[in-house]
Amino acid sequence: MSPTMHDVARLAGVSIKTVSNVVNDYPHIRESTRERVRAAIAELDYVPNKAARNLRSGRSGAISLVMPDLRNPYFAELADDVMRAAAEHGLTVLIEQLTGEREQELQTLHGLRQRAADGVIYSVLNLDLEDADQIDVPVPLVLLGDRIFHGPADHVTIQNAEGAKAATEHLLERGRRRLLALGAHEGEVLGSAGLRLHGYREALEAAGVPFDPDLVTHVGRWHRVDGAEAMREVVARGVTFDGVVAFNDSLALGAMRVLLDAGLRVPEDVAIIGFDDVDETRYSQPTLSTIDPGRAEIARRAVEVLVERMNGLASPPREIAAPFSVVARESTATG
Amino acid sequence: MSPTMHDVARLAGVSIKTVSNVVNDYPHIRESTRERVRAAIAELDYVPNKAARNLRSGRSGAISLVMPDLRNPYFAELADDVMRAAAEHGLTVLIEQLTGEREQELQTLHGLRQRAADGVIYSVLNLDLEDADQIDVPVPLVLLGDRIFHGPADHVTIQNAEGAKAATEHLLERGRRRLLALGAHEGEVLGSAGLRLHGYREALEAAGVPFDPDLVTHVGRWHRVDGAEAMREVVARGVTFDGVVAFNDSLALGAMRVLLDAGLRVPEDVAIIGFDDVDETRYSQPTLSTIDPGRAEIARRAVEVLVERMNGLASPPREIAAPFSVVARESTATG
DNA sequence: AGCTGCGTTTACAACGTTGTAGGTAAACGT
DNA sequence: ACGTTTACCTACAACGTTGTAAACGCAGCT
Repeated sequence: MSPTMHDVARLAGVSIKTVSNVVNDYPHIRESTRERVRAAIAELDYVPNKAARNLRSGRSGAISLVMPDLRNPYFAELADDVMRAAAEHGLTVLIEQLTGEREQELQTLHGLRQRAADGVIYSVLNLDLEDADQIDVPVPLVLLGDRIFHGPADHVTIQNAEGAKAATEHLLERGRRRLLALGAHEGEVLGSAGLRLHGYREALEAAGVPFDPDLVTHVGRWHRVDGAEAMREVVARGVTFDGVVAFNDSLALGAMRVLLDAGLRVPEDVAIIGFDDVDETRYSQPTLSTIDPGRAEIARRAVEVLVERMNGLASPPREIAAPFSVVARESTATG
Repeated sequence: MSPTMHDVARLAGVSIKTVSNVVNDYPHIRESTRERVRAAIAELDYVPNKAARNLRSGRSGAISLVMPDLRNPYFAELADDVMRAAAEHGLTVLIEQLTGEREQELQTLHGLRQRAADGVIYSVLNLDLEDADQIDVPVPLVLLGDRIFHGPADHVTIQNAEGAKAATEHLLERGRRRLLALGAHEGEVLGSAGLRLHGYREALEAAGVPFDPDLVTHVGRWHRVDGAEAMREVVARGVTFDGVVAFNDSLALGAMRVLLDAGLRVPEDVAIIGFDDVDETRYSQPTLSTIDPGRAEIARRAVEVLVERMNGLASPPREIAAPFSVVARESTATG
């Protein structure tokens, strides 16, 4: 059995509360006492019991990070960023994956109610408004990702529309006019897909390039296979285009593979730009231009805001937009 | 404040212990009582307090997964596998990353002593023997990855040497004779790099192909950049080879990029095989042959073994080797 | 000498749950 | 009819910590 505060107290010849005070850096302790207790702690190799501390203080020192899929490099990198940011506040991160199955999803959300975490960072992929009400957790909540109008909680958002617009402009500036929008979701308006499509259309409009519905390709998910499949279908259909605005990097990488297979050159015949700036875009062949959505900054701010709420800050929900930037690489280089 | 068992008990008109019994599916409860309690739980929306339960029972329902780096797709996928396996046992997973800094590493290991988790799965990348003693946690421990001779704990191992040998044989069978070993670590014997190099040499020897030290390339880490850099250096040196045994997929993908840039065709001029079977190998251009180290199986067994230990099983440490297989794709296809 | 205030330490009671031991009533065996 | 088992339920204590309130000794002041 591990030693407890009682053991330390007995060895140091003080009360158990004094040990507690030393452990928690209570200021008014005589230096000699503090040292005696420290010595006893070291001798017994005492470590405070988390469960007891949690029970008594009502805090667990952990936050939940709810996200769709760790296999998706974007989310894996985001998880890493969040964990690093959390560590700076002395917090542990519990990662919860949403597999997309309704049943499992509700169970996860219910699990959040078990007070296992002091706060929740919820990275939504496709959250429609009715679901937003479902997120009724008894702890502070920060949303991450797509913008929701008048969300019920703090929200650190990716600038989806603005980023996609910048991506599209990037191609337009390089003289491309027939731009494929890769990764739309049928009928979606508020999710990443809807917003990025919106940014794409805005850029076209601003440049006076007519919008062609034939150039919008719909996909199921945003994995590499989906990008590859969609591109295969487009090529088979005989649609002509000289640029691709992919709604994320995986789609872009999958599509690029198919383009190259089909004998098209990137960027000479088709320029292509992704979205997310995952690590891999730096190593693909050719390297992939993309939008850096400010992922590390997003994680940092999200944890910051969450910690503020956990410390009792009461103010109207804030919406924080992370800065994004265009990363130009080979896939959109000019001859 | 959340409702407690007391509130439920009062509402249902039973003792608090009876509520506890209902919650924990104790068999001897009258059906009518059980239903009354259930109704009260539903009405109050009662959820058991984890911290209290942990304190009383001494179990947290969580296990720690210690691993080097979530940005590395192999480990991200492994983490996902472990989380899924753990979920089947009703366990939560706390992911701890080792950044490679000595200071942080020791702090992490010390953190494990805080009894936050009921067990630890430790995925070692480069664990030398003196470090092995450091892992002195008060909970069951399962090691994952490289084989350590006479390790102090259960160990689910990747068949490093055997896998690398199979990879090498795969190339030899296709008539390749000048095989580059990509990813060795200077002087290492027991880690993944050492074992995979050993497997490579065994295969050569078995086939009667002389070993050429010039064909062994050393790298720092196993990221894509390292593979690219090493390959650039090899090409610049003018070494000739017709096959590459990369010690992991990232190295292979980085190296392949450089080969293609240098005007070499894969697999016609150079066949290349990786190790790990990360998702990406299915989408690279060309698709990458690799060794599937049985990652999902590793995760499943590791959790299984850990749960057994957590349930008090006392027996000598076991060593379990996961089955591996060669996955043949385009990068080693025969003309 | 007595009062006040400060720094330091302590006793005690919680936090919400579960294990133990025991108690009551009905069912059973003789 | 009487002990004995069985099914069901309960009281109480404990897990290891921290918040509260109070006590202690000692200085400085009247």
